[in-house]
Amino acid sequence: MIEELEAAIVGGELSAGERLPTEAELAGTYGASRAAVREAVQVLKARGLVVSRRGSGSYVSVDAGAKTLHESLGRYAALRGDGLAYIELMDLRLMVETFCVRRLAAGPNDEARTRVRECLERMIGAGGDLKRFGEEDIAFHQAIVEGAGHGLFATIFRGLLPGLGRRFALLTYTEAALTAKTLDDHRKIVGALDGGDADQAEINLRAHLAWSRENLERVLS
Amino acid sequence: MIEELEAAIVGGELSAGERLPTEAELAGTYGASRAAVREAVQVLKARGLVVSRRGSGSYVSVDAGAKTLHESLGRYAALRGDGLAYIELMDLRLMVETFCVRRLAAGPNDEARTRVRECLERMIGAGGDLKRFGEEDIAFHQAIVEGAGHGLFATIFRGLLPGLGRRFALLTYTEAALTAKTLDDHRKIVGALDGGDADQAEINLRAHLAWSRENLERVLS
DNA sequence: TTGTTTAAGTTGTCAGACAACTATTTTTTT
DNA sequence: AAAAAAATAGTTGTCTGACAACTTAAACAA
Repeated sequence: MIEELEAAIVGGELSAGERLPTEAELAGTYGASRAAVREAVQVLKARGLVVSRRGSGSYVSVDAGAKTLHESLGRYAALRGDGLAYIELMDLRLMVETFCVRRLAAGPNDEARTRVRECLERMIGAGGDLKRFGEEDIAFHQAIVEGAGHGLFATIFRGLLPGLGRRFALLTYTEAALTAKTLDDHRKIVGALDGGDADQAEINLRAHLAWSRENLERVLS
Repeated sequence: MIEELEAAIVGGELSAGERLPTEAELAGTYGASRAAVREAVQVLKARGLVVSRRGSGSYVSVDAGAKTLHESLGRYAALRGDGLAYIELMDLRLMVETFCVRRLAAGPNDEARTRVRECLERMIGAGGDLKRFGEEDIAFHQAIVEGAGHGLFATIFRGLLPGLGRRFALLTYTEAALTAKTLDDHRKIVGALDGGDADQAEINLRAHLAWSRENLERVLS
């Protein structure tokens, strides 16, 4: 039953936002009890394919699937249990970001580059407020990824954020020297972006994240 | 209830393989009916955190989480609906594989390199059997990824396989010239691997996948 | 000791009922 | 006639009780 319903959704037979048959109807269709139908629908909800509204019905999710993808990425490190998992997530982040910064530097999207620059300015404006500084730091990196216009990588990055950002932002910004270097690194990245130099943008971002990764490894060891 | 149980699992309070309380006990603990408990457990099963055995009980999954990660990757393209999603998955694949081939070439794992070589030999042995050739082609790439010893990337790659491999293997091997080039590309990759030349291995693999990506774009347009 | 049977325990499923809420239709009021 | 209110039917969320299918461990027999 689960597979049939999923196939109908994935195959486009039931399009986004459309209402599913009622639980009673599904029970009749599949010759099962309502309890069994509910458990099946519960699985589809857990997979991010369906949302239910009490009193109204169950509907095909509009952003079907994306939710579970980054939810499972977010769980990945915690489930693995070992610190190595965080390093691996950092590898993925580095790959995604370098790809996106290249595309952003080479592409025609001036608006997105402006958003990145604004994040940098807000970081400077944050001054000694470490919490805000950390948030703007994350926003800076996210602006790069979102600006590249790559749906999958944007989804992956959103899944990485809670696992990496929240977890280590506070650790890495406890010293003033670290914030200074972070700002400097970001300035260099923006410089390369403004110049449209994809190679240099990648080099600068890679160096920044490699340094960030070293901090991470140091903390974990 | 779902969050409490998930927290207990993710937090290590319930370790892998351990048995959960029975549904009746959980119902008592949370003051809910057995039906409600079952729906909650169903969600945990869908998230890959729990497996149930009829007559025995429900247990914390041993490979908790990995399943849902590559399941959601597998669904990604189909849910997006547009052909662009496949291109994006190909981007991810290229990143993962180039990373892994570098690590495999530079690392000490002779055993893994031998497995890759064996895959190449089986491809040669497949001769005109296009189905077997395609399977061995996938096995070749998987051997590279698995050999790199990167848990996250291996998981991601396993999620990519059904979406990309099965979908396009048949299309790209219909002509003899394509199989010849594929074999030649793979030979070059193995050569670089044997020589321990990470740079060259990456270049060769990147060229191979870029060509493969062009075929994909040609098919999709 | 070894194999079989029995018993208790657990998940999977069903049926029926009611509460909480939504959406529509009907009625009442202005 | 228009707007507000109330009644009505429909749907999901939850509870209760029961039974089937299966597992596990204990009791028993050879």
